[in-house]
Amino acid sequence: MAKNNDVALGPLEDFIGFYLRRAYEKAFSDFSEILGNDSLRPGNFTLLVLIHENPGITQVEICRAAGRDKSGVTLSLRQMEDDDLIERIRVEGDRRSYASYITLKGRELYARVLEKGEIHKKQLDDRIGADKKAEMIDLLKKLIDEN
Amino acid sequence: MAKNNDVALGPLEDFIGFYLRRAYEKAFSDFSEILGNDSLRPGNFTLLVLIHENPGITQVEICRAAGRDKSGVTLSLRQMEDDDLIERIRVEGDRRSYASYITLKGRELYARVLEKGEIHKKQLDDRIGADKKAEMIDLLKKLIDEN
DNA sequence: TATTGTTATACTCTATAACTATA
DNA sequence: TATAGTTATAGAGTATAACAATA
Repeated sequence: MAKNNDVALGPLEDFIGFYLRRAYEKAFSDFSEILGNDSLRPGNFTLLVLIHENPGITQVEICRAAGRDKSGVTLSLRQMEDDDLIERIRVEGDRRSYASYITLKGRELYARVLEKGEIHKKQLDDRIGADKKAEMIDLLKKLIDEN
Repeated sequence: MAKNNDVALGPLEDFIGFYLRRAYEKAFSDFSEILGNDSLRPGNFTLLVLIHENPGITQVEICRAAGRDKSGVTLSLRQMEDDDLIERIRVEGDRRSYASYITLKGRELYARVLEKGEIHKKQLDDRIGADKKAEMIDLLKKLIDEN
């Protein structure tokens, strides 16, 4: 009862945050390792996907979709722009905004990291059981959703 | 299809790590807010619980149970010792080890933060549905377990 | 006045590696 | 040689707040 390697977890036993932290860190470091030195970190992977999937997306839209603050997104995007993975173009009609597009070099990297992403997905699927995946995501979404 | 606030998520749509990061951050910041300035952060909450539940636990055992490296645990424990929440006593028979115990002041704080922990648990339960909680934890454990 | 994006700054949590002391 | 714990250092990811340009 309430044991883990002979250590009692007490109220931690059903503390979701306790497991969430460890699962996040493990998934994150596993994916980092798979990505290796492919000039992209997990956080920038998310941004690259969003730009690939939504050509012309603005930075505030990226922030909202990625769940990150604009200050950090700005830095990440500039880094990706310096690496020639994306380009940012002023939006006609609202000159405050920048529209982001993936470049040819970005597409090449995207193809590679997407493959690595699929490997990572498969590893996680194997861990939780492919049939449980949809429910897992559904549960995580419920934790995330703003109310 | 693959939409979130009109932004297409593409391969992120079923990328567990993507949701895991956001769920972790939200749970973490929510709990931080509930704890307030009660001289304890979520990470130290975990350590305090482990010491409360396992009087005399050594630091390597804490590391293993909490899933953290000893370098950070050392710093956290010293801080908690400075705050008079715990005390560390050399283990008779193996003078390399320290046994940690919760102090009277630690117990008082523990009672308060445990109550806050229960509030937090209830909030998460409401989000995912109390009946889904066991499965959620089970799934998270599968992501964590070493193989 | 509000919004987009930038910048400077700093915080939190965490790990790596070299170290001491003990075993 | 190996383990328990300490320390210095650094890294990743993130946010807050003040700002300029534009709406």
